[in-house]
Amino acid sequence: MNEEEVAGVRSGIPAAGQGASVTIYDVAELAGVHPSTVSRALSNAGRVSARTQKKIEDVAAQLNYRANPLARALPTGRTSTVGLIVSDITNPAYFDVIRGAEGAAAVLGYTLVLAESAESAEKELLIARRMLTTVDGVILASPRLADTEIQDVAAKKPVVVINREVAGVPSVVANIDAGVTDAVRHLASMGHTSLAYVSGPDRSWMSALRWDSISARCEWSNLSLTKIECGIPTIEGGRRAAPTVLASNATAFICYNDLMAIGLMQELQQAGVQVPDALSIVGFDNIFGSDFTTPPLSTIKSPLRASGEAAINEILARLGGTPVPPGRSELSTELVIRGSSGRAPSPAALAAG
Amino acid sequence: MNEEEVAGVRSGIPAAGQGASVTIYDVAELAGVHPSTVSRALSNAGRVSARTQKKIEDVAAQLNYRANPLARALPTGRTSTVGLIVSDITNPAYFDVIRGAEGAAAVLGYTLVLAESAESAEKELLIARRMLTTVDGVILASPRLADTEIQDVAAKKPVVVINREVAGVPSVVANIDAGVTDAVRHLASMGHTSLAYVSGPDRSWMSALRWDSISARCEWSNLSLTKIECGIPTIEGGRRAAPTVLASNATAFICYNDLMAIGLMQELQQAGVQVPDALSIVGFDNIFGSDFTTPPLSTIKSPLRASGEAAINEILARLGGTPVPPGRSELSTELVIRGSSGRAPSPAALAAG
DNA sequence: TTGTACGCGTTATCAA
DNA sequence: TTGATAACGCGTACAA
Repeated sequence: MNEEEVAGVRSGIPAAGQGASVTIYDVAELAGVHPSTVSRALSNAGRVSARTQKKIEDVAAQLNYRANPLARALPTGRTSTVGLIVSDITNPAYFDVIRGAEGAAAVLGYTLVLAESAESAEKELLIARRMLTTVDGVILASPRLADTEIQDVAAKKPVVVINREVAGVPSVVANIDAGVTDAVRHLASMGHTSLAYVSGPDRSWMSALRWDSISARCEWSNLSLTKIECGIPTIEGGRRAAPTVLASNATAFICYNDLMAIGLMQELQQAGVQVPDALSIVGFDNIFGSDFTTPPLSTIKSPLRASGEAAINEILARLGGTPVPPGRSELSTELVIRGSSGRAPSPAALAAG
Repeated sequence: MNEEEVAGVRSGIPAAGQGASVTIYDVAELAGVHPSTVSRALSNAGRVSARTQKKIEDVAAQLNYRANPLARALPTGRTSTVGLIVSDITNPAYFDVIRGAEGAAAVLGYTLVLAESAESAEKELLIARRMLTTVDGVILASPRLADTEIQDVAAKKPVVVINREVAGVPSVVANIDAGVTDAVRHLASMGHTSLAYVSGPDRSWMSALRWDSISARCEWSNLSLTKIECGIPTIEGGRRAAPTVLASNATAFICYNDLMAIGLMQELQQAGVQVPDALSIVGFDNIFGSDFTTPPLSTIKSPLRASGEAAINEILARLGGTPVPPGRSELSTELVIRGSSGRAPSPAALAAG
């Protein structure tokens, strides 16, 4: 009765038709040469006559020979693979990084191995170590690891960190100041004199950097700036920051990231606060969907995708083979003014300045 | 002068301190046994005395021994790795699938290898073949491949397809009808009598399925239904569909996915059309940000993340070792009513029904 | 219970 | 230029 069903299911069994794949031995036999000659012919290094070269290539094509990456990796140690470890795969900002990395890797014939550390430094180290034997290099996106741990990992295989700076380890971090300068100037020009930064995770290198940059800029522009500790870089985190935001006397807020900005805006609006009439909100990153909100979010756009690409190119350049892309595009941030930022509420504030 | 700098840079060179990793030979020597005994002791199978077992484990721990996955993979063919191929990494819907897969894989000690086929069937086949030697199984998310090609791949290693049905190949596809039924009922209850489906890519199996489901439901409910061919499953595609949507005489539109729904809504609003007053829009998937729009998007929620998890579990189950999760949760869709769907514009429509 | 020997598919180092 | 041979690190029959 249900024989067919069973048959249908059975066709999915694992070891079905593994079909011993063709090896250099098969090619060698059919070409009438020694396997090692086949290896040489099919590898780049060519200490082999043009004639046998051709012969071997023909036979290989005919047999549809594909080198076994695993077997090749064992003696050489090279796997044509790079690992990408993100601290929180839940954050849309990383999506673009992943995209960029996957794309750039694919172009150069590399494959991406993806893993998440779930914000745990311990887990991150474990994963990194485990990967080390399997990949040619690893990219750490906003790692939670200590500098020494990262240097430790970098001592064994090429490592590139994104959004972090570690002595002796190549890193990809966009120029924050460009976007921040424009953002602060924008806010100032709208009459805001008192700003606040809604911070990200305490241990986040990037959150500290953003604070420093904003801080420097405000000092320069003679604006008052306070920090609102939040620590949770999510929509929920943004919502939780709302009371503190309302209690503060700042009129413009720059959030550690768009997620927080969106959450904050949602909570504020739900409480009847008008954005940007009552207060202005600026996010960071320009993630997917940040222009869907009402009002659309003003944000300091980060070159997320380009960062992923740059990290891959950096890694691959260190791997030797591929030439370093010359115009290593200066990664920079850029202010995107949308609807969540506007004029400061009370003209009195101007006078106070 | 810049010696330090040079030193700093040099610390990033590839082969630096590769430090021949410890092997079973090292452990064997220190433990005073034969390497093969170490292998047996450290593998699960234990034909070894409790005493030497302990001894070996101690030495292994002391030496911080880690089995080389590559070397292990060569004889066994198992890599503790599964590949995930998505057709378009640009689509946020896949993010959740990736998340789910990565998470479920990590829990069971597997690592995810990610690749994108860029909507190209040819590329997809190439990638799948290439992966085949490197991974234990592969997940195809909304593949563009022909059935026979998929079956071909599935003949060599376990394959699970998401959002597609292929004879003999296990697949993960949520129950569309549940959500569609509710959506159509919802729309009908709001007085809509003439619906339209804004379709996805022509060759998309899922777009066809959604059309069929909606079609069946409308027939059952005695509602008129037309299809608006669009083909581009992106925000831009949705925008392009706007003129056709306006030209149609339907009052409610179900889009192939949220991206299209959002684009359509944007374009419509830009043209001064009120949503949902003039017409209702329902999306599909409930992607991140679909609730950020104004009005927030009504949508038929797909269990994206759960699909990724289910696919991994399915694959791993076929790999033997891990037990099949018993309560293989019935993946289902669910209507999420938000603001983009409302009453039909003209009461006359009700009378006409 | 433990040791021996060989194979996995490829690269790399020698000789020839 | 080509062929023989030894790794690479581990699993696994088979023998002891």
